[in-house]
Amino acid sequence: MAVKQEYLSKNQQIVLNIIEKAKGPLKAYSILYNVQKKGIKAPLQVYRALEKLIKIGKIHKIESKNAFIACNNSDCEISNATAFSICDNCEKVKEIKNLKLSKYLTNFEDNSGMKYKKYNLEFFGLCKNCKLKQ
Amino acid sequence: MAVKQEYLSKNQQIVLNIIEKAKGPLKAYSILYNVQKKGIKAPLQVYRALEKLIKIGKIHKIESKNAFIACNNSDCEISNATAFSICDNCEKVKEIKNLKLSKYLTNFEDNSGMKYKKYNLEFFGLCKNCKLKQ
DNA sequence: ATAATTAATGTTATATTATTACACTGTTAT
DNA sequence: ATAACAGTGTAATAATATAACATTAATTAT
Repeated sequence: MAVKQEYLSKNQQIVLNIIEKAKGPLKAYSILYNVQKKGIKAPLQVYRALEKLIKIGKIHKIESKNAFIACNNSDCEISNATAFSICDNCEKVKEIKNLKLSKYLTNFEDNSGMKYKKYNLEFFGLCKNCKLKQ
Repeated sequence: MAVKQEYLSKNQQIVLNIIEKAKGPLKAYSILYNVQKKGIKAPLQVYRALEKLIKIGKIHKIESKNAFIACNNSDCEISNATAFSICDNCEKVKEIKNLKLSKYLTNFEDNSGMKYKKYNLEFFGLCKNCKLKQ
């Protein structure tokens, strides 16, 4: 399987680095504050980098949180099939890697005659840790 | 099956009415502009109504669009299991009613030990109409 | 029936998230 | 070398959402 070679620009690399180092999803303005020492000064610089990184599948947006997380799944260069588990208590987010699930959803067809190119699934609940503490 | 009786307040009813009449999802501020003649003056009044309506399952939030749509599924009073199809071209949104899908996802467990209470799934593609036009 | 509790309201201000517009730079392809 | 494209920098502003506070209405418990 050929891996598409992607060149990252300076800003894109800076933004990717901080997202990859983070333990969880980061918000755009939190990224901004954290990269100001690296010369990125304006929201738009961050948003432009995010847009590109999403497009090439290096990161994903957690829609319910308006936050961005590094892709943890070598399969999704294309980023067209994403699933996450989100803890309602500690807010921990994990990308779900499950071949059965992704096959099921990728091949899903309903009666609308629409063939889907992309999906995003967000599961909510309590993670193992938080379940014990309750 | 007992149906939970839900009393809606004035503002909640106003907001629900406009969402139910709409052909597609509405944004919060578009709702606001449309209900100002009914006495709702501030964003917060809209957001509070939306919050309640979501909680009781009368409407859903389309996370990828920050927009709100009436529930089209008598099964989801609880609103804990939602799936939508979204056309990338005309932006039409439809709630997916598919018992197999909802069973599959409600019972889904990955290896994290997390049992999910809620999910939201958004599919993207071209609807029948837009596919023909391309 | 009334006190306590909970849910909803109204209003102002402000926080947070994201985009438009415009001028410019560097790289790639012909 | 020039057109096409992707990226940059900057300022301004649009769009989305919440905090804080004072008040009123509805529900529940005793």
